[in-house]
Amino acid sequence: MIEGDGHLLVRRLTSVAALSEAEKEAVCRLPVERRLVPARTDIVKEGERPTHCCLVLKGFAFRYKLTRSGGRQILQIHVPGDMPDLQSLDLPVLDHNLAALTPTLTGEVAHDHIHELSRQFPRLASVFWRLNLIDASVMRERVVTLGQRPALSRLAHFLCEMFVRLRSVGLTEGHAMRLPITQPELADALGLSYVHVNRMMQELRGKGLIETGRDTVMLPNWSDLANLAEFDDAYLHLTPWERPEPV
Amino acid sequence: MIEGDGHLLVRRLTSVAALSEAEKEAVCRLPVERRLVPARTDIVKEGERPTHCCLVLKGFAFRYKLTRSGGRQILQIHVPGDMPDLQSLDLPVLDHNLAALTPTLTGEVAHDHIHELSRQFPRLASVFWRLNLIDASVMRERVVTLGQRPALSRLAHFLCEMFVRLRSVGLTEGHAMRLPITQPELADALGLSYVHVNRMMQELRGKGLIETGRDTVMLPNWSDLANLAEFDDAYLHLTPWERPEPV
DNA sequence: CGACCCATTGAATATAGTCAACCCGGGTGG
DNA sequence: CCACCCGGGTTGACTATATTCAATGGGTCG
Repeated sequence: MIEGDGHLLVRRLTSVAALSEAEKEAVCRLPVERRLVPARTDIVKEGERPTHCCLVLKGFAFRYKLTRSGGRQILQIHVPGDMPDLQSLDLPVLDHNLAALTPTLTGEVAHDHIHELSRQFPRLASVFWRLNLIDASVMRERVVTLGQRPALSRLAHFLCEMFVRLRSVGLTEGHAMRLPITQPELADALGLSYVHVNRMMQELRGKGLIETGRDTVMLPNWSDLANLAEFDDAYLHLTPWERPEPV
Repeated sequence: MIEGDGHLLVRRLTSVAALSEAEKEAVCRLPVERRLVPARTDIVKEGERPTHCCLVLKGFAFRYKLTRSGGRQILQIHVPGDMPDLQSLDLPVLDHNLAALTPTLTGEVAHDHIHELSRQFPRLASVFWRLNLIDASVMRERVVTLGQRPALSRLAHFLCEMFVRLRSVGLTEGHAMRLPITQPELADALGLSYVHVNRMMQELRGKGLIETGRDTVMLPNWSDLANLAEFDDAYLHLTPWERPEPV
């Protein structure tokens, strides 16, 4: 059962599709098993065949793949409300790892329960599908970013994306967001060296496009930042009512 | 109705899941409208809401996104048997473009027909889902390639992937495959300049890892090439019986 | 034949990576 | 309480990888 936090999943689902009251209640009644995962700890690993999906309730998680030559590519940062391994419902064997970035409270939801829910509420099934497809869309945009954009734009784009995603689940305050990620981790997400990430951060700060604090980032000049990043949130497929005008 | 070529879709489907005879026949009876698309022509564009899915029957297609600064990122090359915009079934508005790479024979399949088929054969529905999820998996691997691998490995990885995918639908002959893609196009797929792609091709040729002809590529030394590329086909999620030993 | 696109080459340049330090703050153990 | 350690952020100098620019040759197609 998801109380309180349950609204977060509902919030995430309604950010991509409209739900009826009955559907919202059914989602909140979903049985979840809470688990507190320490920072920098794997939640599920490549090659495993999970029987549960992981719902992020509190904290940040991330998915990554390792290369033989010792590299690590961070595929996606996950925020509360996300279900990072939703795909395991229909693609049994995991092709990447999921880990906690910060100490993270997860809710494990049994595949069976989701299937049951989907049977009762076919429209919910399609919302879950939609989440999977949006994840794929985000990955495509990531490909564009890594393939076509220079370092500074990559960083800017990442920050824009995180801000919009966090805002869509109500986790921003004005221009500020909590983003507890280190520069080495950012480097693995952006396909850059951490030294270079450091320099790009300084450049963004120098241009007045970001202000950073301990674990927080402020975007005081959204339009210039979004412009530099060539950011357009269409690929996040948010419903219009969850896309407030840029602050 | 798909005759002849229809086997290609069946072939693709069985490459990722087992099908019953009834299911195979139902797939072959799917009504498709054939269309011949000239090379370098858009099939569906970003922002559109297609009512049909595109099945590649003959030739090669590709999906791409343009950036404001004039860049083009090719997301994926599609081979016969692929359904590049399958996602439009549940994510109505397209977030990227689909075009023909060569003159391409496509089969348009109405969304309604696929939905009907999925209703009659629920297991087929999950196979179509699986295709979507595999596409997402491929995109993740693309992120790893662009983020972590140097130019030479990127090219090698791309060639390995194309070879395995073509082989899984029976479109290779020994170590050879037809791959009608120009170096500028390769550059847009790999996030490199075409000049550099040219140099990397020469380097692969010099090492004896590839031999190129007009529109064809031979991989005479699979193990060294796969090693250089750090290629592991797990992310393609092929069923074991469709993964012949590397030649 | 001429236009155009692709493949190829060389030289100059730019972007990003590597190496090697240093500082700082938080946490640990004495 | 303090010394120490460790990891993250920062800096400078050097290197490497990849891009840009510019030019050439070969095919194909009107």
